[in-house]
Amino acid sequence: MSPYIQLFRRYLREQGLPVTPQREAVAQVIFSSSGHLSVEDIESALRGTGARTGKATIYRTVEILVRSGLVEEHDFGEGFKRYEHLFGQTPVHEHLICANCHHVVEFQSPEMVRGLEQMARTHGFVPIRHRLEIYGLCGTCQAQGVLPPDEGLTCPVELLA
Amino acid sequence: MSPYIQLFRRYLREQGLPVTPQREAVAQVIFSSSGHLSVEDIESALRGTGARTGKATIYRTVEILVRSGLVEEHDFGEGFKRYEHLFGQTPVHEHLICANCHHVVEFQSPEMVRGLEQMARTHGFVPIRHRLEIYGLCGTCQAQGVLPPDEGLTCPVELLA
DNA sequence: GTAATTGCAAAGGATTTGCAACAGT
DNA sequence: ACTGTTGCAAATCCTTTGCAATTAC
Repeated sequence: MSPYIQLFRRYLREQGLPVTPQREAVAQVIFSSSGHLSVEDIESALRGTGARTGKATIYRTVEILVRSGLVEEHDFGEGFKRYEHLFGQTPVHEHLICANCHHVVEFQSPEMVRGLEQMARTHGFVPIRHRLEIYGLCGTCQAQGVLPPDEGLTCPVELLA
Repeated sequence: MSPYIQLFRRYLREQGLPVTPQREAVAQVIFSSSGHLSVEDIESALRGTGARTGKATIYRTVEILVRSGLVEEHDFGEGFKRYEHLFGQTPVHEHLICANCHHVVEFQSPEMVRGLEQMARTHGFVPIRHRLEIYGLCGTCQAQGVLPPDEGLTCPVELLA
């Protein structure tokens, strides 16, 4: 059992919210995984442990976890969200996603983060958060001969504008 | 009427697809707007012109427009997609989005793009596309006293890990 | 003419919400 | 005790799909 559950309990108390077994179970699943879990992933992991937690409760709990700052929500364009805990890794990190097999690699780039925060300020914005995702073909898919998608019009727009 | 419709017609012919008034109408709406349109935006714009185009046709047409490379699809995390034509602007550009009023500012950063493509290759990926969005508070919202969202736990994770 | 598109309505998938029963504090 | 949570099912929202009528080529 992850020691980080303590942090979640503390957050709940700070907010005056009840600490329930369902909330702890959902947090437990996310804290114990090193990946990016969908609500469905969380649900089946919970079923595996014998706990029966309603899907609605999972949705309500991940919302709290995200607000607490312990978990990050991602949308990799698959039509649903994924959740990742922020322990044992750089709090700020970016994602490299295989467009074919959806394998995810994380990396950090402080210079890039500095650059984009500067860019925000240049335009009068106060930066809050960002989303930096690179989609490409991972080594494995390249080796299997998967090709990048079609490029569209044969003649680039620039030449005709 | 936008002259860029020609490009779309050409793409359709190249692909052996029929050029229909509905497809031209949808393209027309997107090509005539400088913003980021949702399917609902497109639908109401079409209603305004008297044309009655089914929502399904709009979805089917934007899909083709995206494939053609004339239009880009965006997901700003609002729960639905937005579409933007790529004329009269740098084909590759990033978005700065107000977390409060959803105002969007576009900017380009060739250095950053170079940097992230390099980053992909460093990890064995062949870069295909990326998504770089900065969320923050725009000048107007700052002036109205809107504050950034709560930060979660009072004590940062790093100090307890 | 033939094959593809259109429009409508139904289906689909993820997420949310209403509400009665129940559990934390 | 009081307030907030849980779980279920119904509802919602965006998007996709089946199919008969229609249109482009």
